Amino acid sequence: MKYSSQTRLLVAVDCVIFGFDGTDYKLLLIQRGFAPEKEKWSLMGGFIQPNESADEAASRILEQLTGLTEVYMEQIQAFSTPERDPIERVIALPYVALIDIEKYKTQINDDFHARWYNIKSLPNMIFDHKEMVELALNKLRYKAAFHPILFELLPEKFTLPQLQAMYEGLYDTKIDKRNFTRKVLSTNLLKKENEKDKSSSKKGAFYYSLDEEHYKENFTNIHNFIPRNEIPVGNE
Amino acid sequence: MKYSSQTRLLVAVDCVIFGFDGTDYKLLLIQRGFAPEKEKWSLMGGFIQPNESADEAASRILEQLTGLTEVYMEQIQAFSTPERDPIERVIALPYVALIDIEKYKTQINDDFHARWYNIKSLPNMIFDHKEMVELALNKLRYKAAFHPILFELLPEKFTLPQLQAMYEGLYDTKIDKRNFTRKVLSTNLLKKENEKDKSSSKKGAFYYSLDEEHYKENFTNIHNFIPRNEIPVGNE
DNA sequence: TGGTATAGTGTAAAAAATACAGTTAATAAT
DNA sequence: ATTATTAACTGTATTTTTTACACTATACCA
Repeated sequence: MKYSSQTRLLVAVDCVIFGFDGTDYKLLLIQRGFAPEKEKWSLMGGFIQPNESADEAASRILEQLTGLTEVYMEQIQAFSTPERDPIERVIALPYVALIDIEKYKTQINDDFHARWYNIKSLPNMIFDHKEMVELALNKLRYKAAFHPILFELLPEKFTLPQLQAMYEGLYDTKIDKRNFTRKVLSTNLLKKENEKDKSSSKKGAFYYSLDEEHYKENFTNIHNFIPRNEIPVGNE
Repeated sequence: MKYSSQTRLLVAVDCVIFGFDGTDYKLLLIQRGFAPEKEKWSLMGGFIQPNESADEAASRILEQLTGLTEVYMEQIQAFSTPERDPIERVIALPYVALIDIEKYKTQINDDFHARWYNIKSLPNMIFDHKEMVELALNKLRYKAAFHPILFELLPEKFTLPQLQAMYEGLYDTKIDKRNFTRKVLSTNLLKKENEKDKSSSKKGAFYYSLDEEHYKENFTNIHNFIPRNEIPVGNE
């Protein structure tokens, strides 16, 4: 028994993969290996296979490219206009992923000719991939203002100046150090380590790490990481 | 030229249609007319047709059932586990819709044996429709705390007590009248009318209406309609 | 005319957010 | 050894926002 009279469609997931290099946000793009728009830049994507869910497909595709698993990913809105892919109709389910750019370096898969692009100077991209990136960025900016998702981009140990730079990078703004520190520490998500990171100053900055227990419990809580007037007008 | 080797899948939209009757939130369900689970309760849904986007499909399906167009609708997360529909694999794109329950009454399509169910006592539903409803409710609770979406459920003219009842219903809580009024009016989204609604008290309550200009401009702004501790831990 | 039921209104206290600048620590240079 | 340098670190006063809380006003009805 089947829904026999109905039209079936291709369904793909596309991964909007962001990384942060300490100063700037980067987007991981690949060079499309086949026509149309061969060699133009594209999000890493792939069709959903018969035996997998969209989430599984997204993880699979992310792993193919980066070698990484257990990465923060979130589905964003489906793209479904009939003409979006000129070859054949494809419904796209985009996912945002945040990865620690350092971890990626060790596992890169060169088959795809991937490259990090600064989000401030993205190349032309195929189809509606640019829109997907905009949507993903918007969602990220909105969500990161209230939830500690950016912490996913950090290595195990990180400093408060690093964390602040991540927020400043995402919103392209300067944040007062004292106020930022106070807000972040008041969430109780962080544990102070005894060690210092000396790589960026003579004095050195203390390392912090996620207090895993509090982090998971309080992940969905509403925090306030950045000043109100920096939050983009968002709809998510 | 086609992506010939790939599997194509059915893609459906399902509409999670909420209404508010002045006291309670209701969900519009239909009795499924075909097997499996014939006559069990179901969200109104339908397959995406070759010539339409998911948004268009959702509008079409909503109109089929309710006769209503230009309704607030928003896509929520795709449901895609391979086994969710026992007949054949279907990717579902659920949409939340908010409709003015009074408007619906005049346009109801009886073909579908639709019924409003109080969200506090929902019947068993087919497949994963219950999960969709939970997700939709959660998203609604989260979003309505910051954005004036519930205003979509109101008739053209409404009173502050009515508006407050809508918020109290959604969060199942009591809100202080003075604080609520102050917050709502400070958004500048409302215009006070000279007329009163006498239907619910002897004194009568003044009507308000949306200040359309401010409403559209400020829709995406972040407001604060309900007390912090009533906002459900949400992730959207 | 008094009773009744809901609408409407203000203020003080607490909490949160903001604006703002000098001190500290470690290293490097002299 | 002293000094210079650079980024990390820290506190307070002010403003704004949020909360808690209770009495008066209005219109109808008996």
